[in-house]
Amino acid sequence: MKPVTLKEIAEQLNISVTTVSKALKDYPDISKKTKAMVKELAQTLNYKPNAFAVNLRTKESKTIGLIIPEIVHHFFSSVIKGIVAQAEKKGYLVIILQSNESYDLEKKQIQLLMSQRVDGILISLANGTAEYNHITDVLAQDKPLVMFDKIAKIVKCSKVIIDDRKAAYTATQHLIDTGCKRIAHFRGALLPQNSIDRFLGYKKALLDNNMPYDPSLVYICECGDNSFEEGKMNARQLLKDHNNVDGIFINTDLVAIGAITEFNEQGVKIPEDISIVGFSNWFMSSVISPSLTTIDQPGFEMGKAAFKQLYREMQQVKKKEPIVYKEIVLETGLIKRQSTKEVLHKMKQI
Amino acid sequence: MKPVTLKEIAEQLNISVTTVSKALKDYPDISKKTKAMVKELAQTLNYKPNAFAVNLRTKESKTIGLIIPEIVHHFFSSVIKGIVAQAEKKGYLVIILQSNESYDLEKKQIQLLMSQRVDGILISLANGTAEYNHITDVLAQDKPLVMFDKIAKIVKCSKVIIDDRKAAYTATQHLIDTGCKRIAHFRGALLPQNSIDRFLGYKKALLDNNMPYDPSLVYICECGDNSFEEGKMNARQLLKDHNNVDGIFINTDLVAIGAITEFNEQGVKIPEDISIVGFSNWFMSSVISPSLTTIDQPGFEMGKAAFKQLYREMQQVKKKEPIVYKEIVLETGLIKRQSTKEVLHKMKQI
DNA sequence: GTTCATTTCGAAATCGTTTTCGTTAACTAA
DNA sequence: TTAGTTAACGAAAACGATTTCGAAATGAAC
Repeated sequence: MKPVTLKEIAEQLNISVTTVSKALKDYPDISKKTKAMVKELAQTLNYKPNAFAVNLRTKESKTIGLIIPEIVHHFFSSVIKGIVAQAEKKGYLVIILQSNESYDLEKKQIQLLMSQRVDGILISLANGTAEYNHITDVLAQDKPLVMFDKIAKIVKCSKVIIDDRKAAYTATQHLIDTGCKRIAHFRGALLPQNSIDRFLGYKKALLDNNMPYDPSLVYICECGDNSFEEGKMNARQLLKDHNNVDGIFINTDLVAIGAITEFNEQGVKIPEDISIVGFSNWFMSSVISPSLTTIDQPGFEMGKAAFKQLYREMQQVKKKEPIVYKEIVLETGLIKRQSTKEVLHKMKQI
Repeated sequence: MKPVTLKEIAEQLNISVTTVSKALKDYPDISKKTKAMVKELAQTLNYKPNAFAVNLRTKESKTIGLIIPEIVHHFFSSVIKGIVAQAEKKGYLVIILQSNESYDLEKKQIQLLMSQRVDGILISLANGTAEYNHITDVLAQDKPLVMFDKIAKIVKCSKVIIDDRKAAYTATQHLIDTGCKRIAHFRGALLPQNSIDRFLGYKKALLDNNMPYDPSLVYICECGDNSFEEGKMNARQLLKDHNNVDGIFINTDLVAIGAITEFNEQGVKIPEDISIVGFSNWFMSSVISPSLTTIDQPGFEMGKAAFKQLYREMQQVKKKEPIVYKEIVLETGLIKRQSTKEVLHKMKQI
């Protein structure tokens, strides 16, 4: 009933616990006969080392912590999948915590993971997080920690991100290339780095193309929950405020889908009247009508890369080497669909 | 740098480790003065008990394992969220493993969780699982385990499910109530219990309404991955095979959305020509055009209920009581949207 | 002053492994 | 024979916390 221990194996074989332990781990000072004997009995008794005891001695838990703002989210669940898959390959278990975009919760969860003695932490910051002592505390203890997606540039640690600015630039450029003259931007919440960078990319694309940047065309959402409703609201507001906008670059696909729905309901034609580019390439973006041109954000790959970097750092700690931080930038791509027009080749050539 | 231990606190205070431990846990045989002293120092030193040491003694890990077939899935990620939220309330951590619908992997992961000495296991079975020794082994060791969603009826343990049969019956009945005369069914893979039950509900609804059951109207997919493509394929095939089908009950929303897309492309009008009911109530079902009538499958609640039952069992084990298994059936609802017609009240009254 | 109860603390065992450092016995070389 | 190797095993000390069982000190009761 109760799990088998080394002691029980030792007693049955009339040898010491030490010998059993060494035999199972193929120490050179144990005879082949004894090893065979021990291994066989361990096998038949279905012996599994008690992870606690091992961890207590070795100070390795073979476990990492993962904190994300929101689990029910296509992008984040892809990231989880990437992390879990990669971790399993290396024999690591993943403990998942959800911060619900709350700084307080995030802080508590970090504490929890530390007291659990996880070997490393993977985190995507909550929108509410503007102070980073809870993070730097971890780093100060030489505990590997890597941020992904929602990061804080100011904190010195490894990061896995996409180039939001560049991607946003690409998205906006595409609107320009397809003939849009007056381009709005739904930027979501004010604070998160992604939101800022995407906004900057949008702005830069405008200026590089000698188009005026008009702040009244940038829609910020105090709530900042990147919801379907947010998209509808913003779209409704935009129609009230302006009548000559012909393109929108939207922070997130879900918001974009909200906007599309609103435009559809109000009889605004996409892309004839207004072109739209989203961000993330959620599955449903290909399914909605009209399908949504968007930026592909590789969640699975990000999860993989984040774990790989964390693993590297964990190895460094093991070897008592100094941790070397890396910033990994993943490639994104523009996925052209029906919500934007064809590129005007002639225009570009002229 | 290194985490603080009881011993260090004891040394600084010139008292024994025992006293420190007791003081922190409010044992009655420690004076108030000492308690205050200890607690204060522990606070300033930011002492966190070493989870391994505690677990080794108490034989409780305050950790549960969760095995799911697929993380990137709206329903399952909702379940995860429900579990994680509830577990956190009770001070439990969740280790997530993904079986990728593979029996072999699932088996290994169970072993892994057992050697990690998790206090309990939550599992949704892989499609590939047809043998249950790995599960009954766990149960035999009096380790709490509860199945959810994809369960095996044959295994004696707690289960949290919805009444697939009843829900499918409701869905089919709704098609009938809205005037459909010839109703097809896309059932997905052959094996999973859900698939079977939904099929049976569909069939029973037909027979109860004196409508003929025609096996050629039931589309099985060998691949059984419940994909968008599967929906398109089935829809295409259906149009070839039959010209008088006016309603379809589809196993999963994603497949239904595939079908809708195909019908849209081929100019088949929904719901005028064909009415469709899906299953799951994924977010995108409300967003697609026409929006999809579907069965609401409460993922978050299922996760909550599953953890609650597991918690109950873990408490029973703690108190050395026998584990009492429960089968919890969650309510589902029919969400009426545009993919089905209005109910024909007159028809029903006659 | 003796006995008994109460308060407050600590020594030590324990959980299951790992690892260091001996110890024995057998064997080799001279 | 003796010294020096080598092979094979075990005792014991960790790891950090919990808990049992005493022990000392104090106070109360007579």
